[in-house]
Amino acid sequence: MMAKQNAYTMRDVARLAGVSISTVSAVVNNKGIVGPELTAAVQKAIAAMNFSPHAGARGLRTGRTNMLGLVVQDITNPFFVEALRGVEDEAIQHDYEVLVCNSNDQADLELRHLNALYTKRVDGILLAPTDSYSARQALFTDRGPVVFIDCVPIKIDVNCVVTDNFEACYNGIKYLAGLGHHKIAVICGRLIHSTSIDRVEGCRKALQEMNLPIHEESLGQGDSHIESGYSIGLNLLQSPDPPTAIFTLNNRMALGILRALSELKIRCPERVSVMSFDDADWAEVVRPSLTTIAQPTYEMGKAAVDLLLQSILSSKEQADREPQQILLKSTLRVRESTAAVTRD
Amino acid sequence: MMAKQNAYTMRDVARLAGVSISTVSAVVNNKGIVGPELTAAVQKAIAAMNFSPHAGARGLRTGRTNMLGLVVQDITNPFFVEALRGVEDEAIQHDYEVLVCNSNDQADLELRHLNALYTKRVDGILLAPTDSYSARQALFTDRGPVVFIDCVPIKIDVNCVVTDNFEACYNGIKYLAGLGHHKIAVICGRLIHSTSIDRVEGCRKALQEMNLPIHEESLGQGDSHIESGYSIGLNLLQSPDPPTAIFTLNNRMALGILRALSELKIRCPERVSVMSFDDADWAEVVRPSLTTIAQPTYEMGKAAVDLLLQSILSSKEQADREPQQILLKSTLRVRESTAAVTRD
DNA sequence: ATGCTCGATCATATCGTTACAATCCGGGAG
DNA sequence: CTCCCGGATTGTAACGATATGATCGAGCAT
Repeated sequence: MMAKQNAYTMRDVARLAGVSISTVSAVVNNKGIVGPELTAAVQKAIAAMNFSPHAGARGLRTGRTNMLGLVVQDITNPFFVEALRGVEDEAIQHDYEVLVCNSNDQADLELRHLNALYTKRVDGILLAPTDSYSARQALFTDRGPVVFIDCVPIKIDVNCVVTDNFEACYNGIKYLAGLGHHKIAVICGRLIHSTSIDRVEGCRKALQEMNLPIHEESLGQGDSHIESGYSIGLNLLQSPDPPTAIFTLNNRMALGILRALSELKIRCPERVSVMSFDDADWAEVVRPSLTTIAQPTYEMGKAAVDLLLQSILSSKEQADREPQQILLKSTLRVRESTAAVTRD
Repeated sequence: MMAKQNAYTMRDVARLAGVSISTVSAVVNNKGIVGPELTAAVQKAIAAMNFSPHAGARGLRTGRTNMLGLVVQDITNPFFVEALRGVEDEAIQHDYEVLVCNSNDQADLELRHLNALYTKRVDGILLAPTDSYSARQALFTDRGPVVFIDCVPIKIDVNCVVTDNFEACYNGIKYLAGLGHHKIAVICGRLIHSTSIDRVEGCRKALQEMNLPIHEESLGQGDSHIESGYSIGLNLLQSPDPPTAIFTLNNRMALGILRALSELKIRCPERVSVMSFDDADWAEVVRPSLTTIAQPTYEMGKAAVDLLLQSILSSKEQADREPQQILLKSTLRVRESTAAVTRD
């Protein structure tokens, strides 16, 4: 029906409004230097043609894209979705948009995403790294500001926003021990992330201080999905000397534990207490409702964007400043799944 | 320390490799017309400078960006996350990238996202519309191909990929009725989405055929979040003549129902059966595990991308083809939360 | 009148890439 | 020897926006 219709450009708008391209540009960018009648004429023309500026061309000229990249380990994890919401809300408030990339726990995909983001010339990147190598890559090749979120590449000073995982777990274990639990199993994901490492360290410290043993064998087994929580739970609960409390360092593994418990008809919290890291909307709905350590996830996303924007601004003036680390506090949400140990 | 360092361009690469810019371009784009030794020289230079082409400039010249936009109603709904995964996987396979936008159930935000995507000149848009108005806007202003996903603007023929909501619910009700339930309550979200409307119609048809009444008062109340399921559940279960089966048309509202049940100490499925639309990872872990109607969500994302790409290609040749509707089948997953009605 | 200032408007170079036409060169046919 | 062909390489004009300096008047002091 209609011929190949290319989008209108400023040239077209200028022609229709009877002004120069520069004037159109000034109006579009609210420079405030164009007289009222010309402004009106231009706006009318813009509306009539449904004109919208070509972001690529603009970015080419200005060197900025007003886009941020967000790379997360696993978008099916509600934790990252909540962080994403914080990121988007804060970004949109500063007139930035967010390119969301899911690396799906695969290092090669993560690297691919990072390269793609660079090619798009995003103004900055928020990275929850799956892989320490691509994280370093992202940092050291001078491709613009990066802020790490949730998880930090080991032994490098970087801009980051994380929760105090060590303290959170330290307090968590103290809480369980305070309920009288002496046999506490800690289940965590792969020990390649700073997140897991810090959490385990927090547990270890607390256990040591109270002279309690740590179930070493169940430590590095999980992969943060339901199934691994389930199978580890089965093993643990059917062992000759089962723990009286289980602390999973991730919320979905806790679901697996609950499933294992109900399958083995072991009552919770009467025989075994369960506590998990990360809150989720189902945590207080599930029976028994789940005691969790909740991170301020949404705020984490917001804070990360603030830090990144700050970093973008300052990187134009002074190339390198001290990397800034923002440490957020978590809170213990006690619900039904944890209780004092019963002597029998 | 170091001065403001601008990224390298093809010009720089060409200079270092001792060739022309055109040659660099040909190598970068694998045109296969450059001799082996020059190709090697260029690649070496590219690697040395860590060169990456400027996507904005490329898009400006070629008129394509290799980006797709995905706009979803609510990213905290696992349903959309699963669709997103399908979209990303399929897109990446065709060398496209995906710009994810969350409209957070807000029409104005959705419109803003659509405009932003257009300004970015994405090659096509996947839209799970919150608002029928911006959906029309997206369609009629000739801003490139759009494929609707999950939910369709009412009374317009469009490219879309949806599940057969009518049939799914029709079968769902027949299943419940087959278990002996005569008092079935249907809880659904706001009746502004084609999704909800079709589902309710399916329920209505089945109920009519079996001469069963439909609880009109609980129909249009929900908002698809846990809380609304919870409060509607409380009302329903404490009413003088409570239903023996509850069918929620969304998975998170089902969580709310379960919570209401356990709070009122009403046993499920002994006294009340619960069934929900949409599967989720927690559905089979929760006790009682939840009977659901599962949509092929991941495949939906994939199919939508395929349709969109096809639409992008053909839109260059023939401006308008018949809009294509892809209808997917859902499957009933029977679990513990539904059982035959008990006579007492 | 003349020159000056200042605000509004305009003309044009430029950003980094690709498309296309032009060029170059070696080798085979006449 | 000349001509021509075709593959490899190059030069240059776009793409659509913004930044910058030029231009143009009107108003005002001299």
